[in-house]
Amino acid sequence: MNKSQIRVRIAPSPTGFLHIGTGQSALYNWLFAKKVGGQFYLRIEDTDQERSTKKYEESILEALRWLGLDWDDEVIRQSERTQLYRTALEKLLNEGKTFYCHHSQEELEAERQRQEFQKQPPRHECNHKDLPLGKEGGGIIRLNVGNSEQVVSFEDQIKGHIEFRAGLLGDFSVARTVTDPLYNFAAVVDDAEMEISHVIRGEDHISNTPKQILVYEALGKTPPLFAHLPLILAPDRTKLSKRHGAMAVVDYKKNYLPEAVVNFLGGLGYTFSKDILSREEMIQEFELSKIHKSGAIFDTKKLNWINCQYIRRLTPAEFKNLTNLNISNSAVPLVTERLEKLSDAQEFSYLWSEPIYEKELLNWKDTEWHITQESLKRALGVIENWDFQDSEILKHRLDVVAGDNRGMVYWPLRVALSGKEKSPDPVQLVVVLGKNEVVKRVKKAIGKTEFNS
RNA sequence: GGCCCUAUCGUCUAGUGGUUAGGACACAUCCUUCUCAAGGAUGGAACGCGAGUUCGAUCCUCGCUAGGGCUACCA
Repeated sequence: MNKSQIRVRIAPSPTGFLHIGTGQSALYNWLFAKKVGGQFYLRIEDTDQERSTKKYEESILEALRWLGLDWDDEVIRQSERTQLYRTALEKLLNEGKTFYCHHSQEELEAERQRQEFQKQPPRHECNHKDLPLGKEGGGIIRLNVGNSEQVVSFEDQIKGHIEFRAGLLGDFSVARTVTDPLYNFAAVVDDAEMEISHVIRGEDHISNTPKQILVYEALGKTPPLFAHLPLILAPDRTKLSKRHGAMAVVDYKKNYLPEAVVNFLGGLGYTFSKDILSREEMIQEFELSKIHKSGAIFDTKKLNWINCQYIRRLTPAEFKNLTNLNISNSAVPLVTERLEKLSDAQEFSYLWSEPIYEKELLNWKDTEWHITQESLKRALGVIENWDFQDSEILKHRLDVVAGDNRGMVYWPLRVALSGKEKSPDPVQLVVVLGKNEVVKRVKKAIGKTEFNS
């Protein structure tokens, strides 16, 4: 196959937000397309009119853009291609490859229960395919598979050889009416029409694959190559679902950088040469056949760590833009070096507004208040006499004042400036806050009384 | 129940017919230190079980077990 003929797609249905697993599928499709110079399409599978909404469609596009996974050409919507399915369906109907099934839901249900009881594979083998095409009489359209002995097989690009007995599938459904196709039919018609070369999707679709191959055959088309991705698992090793918390890509927007999410998702099913790497580096290293075969647990701790790595690389401008915080450029590294999640930046509010804290916090260990006050006064003296140029000099002078009991000076100074038990080095805070603010805060700390906090 | 997929530290994984089974995240301890973060050092931690092939199996084959997915007039 010519490289330029490689065409892949991501085909989400707008019945919910972009699932994190679909995001990963999108990433691998995208990486593959970029690597081989192929095309990556976005197809919205909105054949289920009951559940599909425009709102979800928009959120899916937004999530994909946020991840930086740009698609080629216009978005394709199944709801706009009804004629395509109709033509294909009428052809198969005329050829007797599909037929209207007149069994009622109750009959099908009874059949299924009987099969389970008799330990038989669940499927519907229709026995009145000969009835006249009763469009009015209702009934769903099924592919005529019957009790075929045919073995349907394919070489999965990730899992290897997989085969099923066609007879196990029965006469499966392909459409409600000629203008209302079901997933397994619409997807095949589209993939064929779009000349998709590789279908790369989650392994929950493995069992759909033989059905789809049968549809390709009925249509007289050559199936594409299939590659089934392992699922992303919840900590309990089951498929990630709502009860496990955040499962939509947009859920990560608030706290995570898209680069971190992409990096994490990429690394969950593939081993790259390093933990932190750009999309471009991922493209360079990517090979479809090296995708892992087994599912990986979604490890939030690892995601957080990756996020940390990216947050630290943010420039002050990028950081301020992302968080909408108005802090000085020099203060940004103090925050980013300590941040796991973007929204945690609020904990550093003392960098842009005066802290509120209890007087007791100023005391280093069990030091008495008047000693603390004395330390603060001496620190204040040092600061007022410093020229705000070389922080090494400030540090040195404070060290001198502190002697061998540095906590005595640094702890109260740090609390006076940050109002917190934990914060960056007070010398850095002095530099970042500026003389006026520092003097103001230290004086306020010195003047603290029990009732004035 | 049926069909299908999977199997190395807690997690993500590297790896080879002979290795002290390697790395990362997480965890613990120590160093640094006014606190936090970062950084450095150290440590605990894995080849699911049983046969077979072989001089030798974590690695190859088979079986078992376990986990997972699918089993719609959803996608």
